Amino acid sequence: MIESINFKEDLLHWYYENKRQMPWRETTNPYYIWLSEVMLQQTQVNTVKPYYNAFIKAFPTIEDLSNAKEEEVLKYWEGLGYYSRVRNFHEAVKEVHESYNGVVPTDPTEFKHLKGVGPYTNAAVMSIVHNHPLPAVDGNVLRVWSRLTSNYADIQLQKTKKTFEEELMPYVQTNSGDFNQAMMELGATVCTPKNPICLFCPVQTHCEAFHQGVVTELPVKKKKIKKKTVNYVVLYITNKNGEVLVRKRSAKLLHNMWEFPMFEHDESIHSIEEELDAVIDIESEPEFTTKHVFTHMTWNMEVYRAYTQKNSFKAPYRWISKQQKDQLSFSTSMSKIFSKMNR
DNA sequence: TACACGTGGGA
DNA sequence: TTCCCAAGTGT
Repeated sequence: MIESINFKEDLLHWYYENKRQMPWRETTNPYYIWLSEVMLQQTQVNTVKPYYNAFIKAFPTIEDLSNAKEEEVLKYWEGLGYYSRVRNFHEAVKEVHESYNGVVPTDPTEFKHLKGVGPYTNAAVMSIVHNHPLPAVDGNVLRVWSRLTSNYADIQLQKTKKTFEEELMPYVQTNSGDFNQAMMELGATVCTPKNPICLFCPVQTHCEAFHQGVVTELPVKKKKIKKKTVNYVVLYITNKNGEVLVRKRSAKLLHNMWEFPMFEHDESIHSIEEELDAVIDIESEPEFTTKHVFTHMTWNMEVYRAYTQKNSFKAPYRWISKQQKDQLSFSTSMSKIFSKMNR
């Protein structure tokens, strides 16, 4: 078993000597720490940095964000993915503004009730800001702890996470913020999924998996996701003014993001014109084909140039000039299509 | 409990 | 190319 005192001391000593610079580590503002934790969900540090800097510049205070419109806020998340994060964060911050006098709750039980704040974000923010004794168990910690304790339980099971949280409780009674971040930092830089650098690991002597020579067998993950594939026709429709037809999505996927009109591949021209309520001239051959891969599905897209005489479209459709494209939020797949069509 | 929910990087 | 995975949460 791990010798508790030495393990934590060794880990923290390494952390203080090696911790990477990140913009959110230069502040104690709970709103900024919270924002960083939301942005970091399923997203790597280097990806987050520029988004974080732009976001706090645009919305420096809870009041600024509370007064902003969703459309504007979404623009600062464009390309970052998992867009429900920013909608939930916006809603939660407005709740703090209205119901908590603009002060982020210091009680974990209250903070956890806010939209988008789950067990991880609650523990991370509350430990970093107030050293509340809560273990922040993310993907890094699940991997690191399964190796340190040589635990072959499936880390995707809720039961396993609960067990880990209980086992970690003794280590978060003091300095929980630093301990939680040190565990994650270790997972991100040393105890990596592939080719972990055990040679330079600060807690190698405490690692059960290392002693047993089974580091590469851990962690155990049983489930694998199967992906759906959907084929689409994407129409890049222009008018005589050189404007492009776009529409705002209402689906849950990429909710409220803008896109070029797209239809499932087996849909007829007739039903497409019916949906658009317009006569559309579509080029006979696609301009190009492209693939967009999500975590849970793949879009195969045939992109066609098309033209129409119709002037005005009703919501969710609208014409935009090429300059106006920068004012609306598009998913990455749509931005790539826009670039290719304007080269 | 299982699945939906984005995107980019590394091997 | 293909697969995995990254500071998870909502339903």
